[in-house]
Formats: sequence, structure tokens, C-alpha cells
Amino acid sequence: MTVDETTTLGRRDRKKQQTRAALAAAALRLVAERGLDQVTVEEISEAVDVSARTFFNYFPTKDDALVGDSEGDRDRVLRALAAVPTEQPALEALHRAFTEVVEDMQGDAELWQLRLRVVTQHPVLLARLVTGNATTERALIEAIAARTRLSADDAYPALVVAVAGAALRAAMIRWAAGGGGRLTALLDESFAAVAAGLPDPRTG
Amino acid sequence: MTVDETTTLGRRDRKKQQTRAALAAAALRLVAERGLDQVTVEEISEAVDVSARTFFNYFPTKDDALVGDSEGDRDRVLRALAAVPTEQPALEALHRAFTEVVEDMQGDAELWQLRLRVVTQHPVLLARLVTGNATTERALIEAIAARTRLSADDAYPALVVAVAGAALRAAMIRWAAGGGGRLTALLDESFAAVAAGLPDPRTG
DNA sequence: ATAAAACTTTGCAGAGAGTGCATCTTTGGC
DNA sequence: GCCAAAGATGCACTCTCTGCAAAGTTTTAT
Repeated sequence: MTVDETTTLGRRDRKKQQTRAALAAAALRLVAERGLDQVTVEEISEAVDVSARTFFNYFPTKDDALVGDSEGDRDRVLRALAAVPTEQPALEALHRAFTEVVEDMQGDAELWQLRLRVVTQHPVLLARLVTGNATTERALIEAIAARTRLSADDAYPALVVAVAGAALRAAMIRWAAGGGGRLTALLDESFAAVAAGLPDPRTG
Repeated sequence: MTVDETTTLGRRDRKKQQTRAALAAAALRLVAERGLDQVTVEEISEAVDVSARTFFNYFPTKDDALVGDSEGDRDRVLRALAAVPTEQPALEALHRAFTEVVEDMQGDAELWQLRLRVVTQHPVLLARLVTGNATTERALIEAIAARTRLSADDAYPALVVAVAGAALRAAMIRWAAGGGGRLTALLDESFAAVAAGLPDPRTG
């Protein structure tokens, strides 16, 4: 309404993506400032100048506006995993698949670091971000089972996926805290430590 | 009201514990039957014959009635960890600490398997059960940092705690699915695999 | 045994999340 | 310019969760 250019330049879908991004950004900014419970959907919507009802047309939940596009992430990880040669050990394959996604995060560093900071401050969200995305985890388990020629009910695929997810999460949190350097480097370190069996730093 | 014995035998706190357990059990049973969103707090409370308002005096959230007493679990794990000699490698120390808690679960097998089944069917809850309990994770990280003489901001403590938690979660889910045998045995397997660096089953 | 103190339960009012439905507006195709 | 499809919106409604005040009950002191 306020800007004619966007309406002229963009077509429908363009504007939709724009609104979506604006809602996510506003949600993130407001929650970072005030905390999760001190921000209502009404306020987020107002900041973007849409109705509260419209917010729910874009995101099923307030939380969903904060954690990002987990469906898109899932697809990307699965495609990346499929691209890794089957001969590669399962753990290494997951490492490579995660690396792709993580490189994208590095590209959007500010957004992602803000998101990760918000998320670590509100554990309810943390769950949904990586581990909590049960659908992704399930899909990864099946992909690993297929490539190791094990049953999806076997212990190994579930374990290696859970542990790899933990390694990813640890790297991301560390990155957001500003501890290390590049996210990919932190991810490499995490996976290297896991592959070595997490030797105690005092002895190993 | 219906039973005089309980009122006579138990004093205030006894009755409170009773109500609390009854609410948790009713919640679990109803959600197992119908699904998380098909059960209201009102119905859970009615099943125990208290008001809905009272439910919220016991649990801050509907979810909390389902996932169990995470505070108690936290204390137990931390105490168990403190009892493990400092010389033990961090991963092994966590293994032993978890073993204690897990033995209690085996004692209450029916309750816990029901709980785990409910929880795996509703990923929102999964998060809160293990990984989601950020406070426990934070406390464990600090405990591990202290015993390894590292900073709590170091990468290692966070990583080993996250991975150990993943191993625990994988074992519990497998146990609830009826896959293996005793939970402690499954936990041992998980930790053994992690300590070995999760070698690909095809090569290792 | 009784009264005061402490605690629990409960009802009520209200904010906020989330959903279904009907309506209105915008946009793209013709 | 006009029509059909899609998006935005308002409205009514359910459910979760909180604060507050009014009972009711148990414990403690006397």
C-alpha cells in the first residue's frame, strides 16, 4: 500500500516471499529485543503492516516465523546427502551433506547468528531447529539405512543421525556465540572429534 | 473423597504427590489414546476429578504433565556424575551417570515406555524430554568442563554432552519401540559405538 | 478442643495463540 | 475493461495459561 514500486515490479509470488521474509525478520528483531513472551503476533504483524490473521496464513505458529524454513533445509540436506558417493562412511556422508547447508548459513551470517542467538535464549525453539525437526531426522535415518544397506529399524542409522545432528548443533551454537571462526571450520572440528571417538582432551 | 484410607494415611504432601501422579498418568493415557491435540486440560482434570485451574497449579503446561519430572532427573544425573571418579574420560563418565537414571526407568518400564511412545509420536514433546532440557544440558556442560579442567566455553564439553545426549535419546527410542532388550544394554551399545567413532557398519 | 496460620482448591475474568468461514480486495489472463 | 483465482482481512470461537480473590482444608499453637 505504501510503496507502488514493489507492486509494480514484483508479481504475486514475489510479494509473498517479501511479506514472508519481512514477517520473519520482524519477529526475530522483536524477540531479540524483548524476549519471546513479550512479543505478540499482533505486534509482529503490525510491524509489517498486515493483519494478525495474515500472519497465520504464512506461518502456522509464532515459533515457525523464528526458526526458518525447515522444509527447505530438509530438502537441501537430503539432496546433498544423495550427492555423496555411497561408498563414503555414513558419518562422513552426513558431514558433507551438512556442510552444504552450513555454507549457505555463512552467506546469511547476520540473519543466522541473530536467529541462533534468539533460539539459544529460548530453548523451546532450539528443539525445533535441528533435533526437533523429527521429519528431517526420520528422512535422514532412512537415507542412511539405504546407503548402509541396513534396516531403518536398526540401531546404527538412528544413532549416527542423532549424533551427527548433535555435532551440527554444537557447531552452530558455538558459531553464534562468536567463539570460533568460520562455521564450516567449527563443523569440521566437531565431526573430526566425533570420528575420533571423542577422546578426553586430557589424555587424547 | 472416594477413599478414606489415602486421606487418613497420607498427609498433605502425600496427597499432592498422588494428585500429581494421577494427572500425569491420566494425561499420558488420554494422549496415547487420542493424540495430543484431541485432549484438553479440562478432560485430563476431569479424569482426576479436580478443576482445570488446579491442573495448572501442578504443571505450568499441558506438555509438562507428559514429559515427567525433568528437574528430578537433572538432579539425579548431576549427582551420579559427581560420583564418578574424575580420572574417568568425560564420555565414559556421562555413560555411567546416564546409566543410573536409565536403571530407574527400567524399574518403571510400563510408565516409561508409554511415555516414550507418546513422546515419539509428538515431536514437540521429544525435544523437551532430553535435548530440550537446556538447563540440564547447561549444567552437564559445566560439570564436564570442571572435571576436564577446560572452560565451559570450550568446544569439547558442549560437544561431548550433546553427543552423549543423542546416544541416550537413540537408546531410549529404540527401547520404547521394543527393538532391543534391556535399556541399559542398549545404552551400552550406543556409547560403545560412539566411543569407537561410529565406524560404518560395512567397513567396521 | 479451638482458634489462628498456612496451604490448596476453585471460579472468574482476561490475554494470547491458533482455526474456520465468509467477505472483500488485488492481480493476472483474456 | 472484465472475469476468475488467489490473497488479505474481519469475525467468531476454542483452547492454553495467568492473576486474583474467595472458599475450604490441614496443620500448629494454645
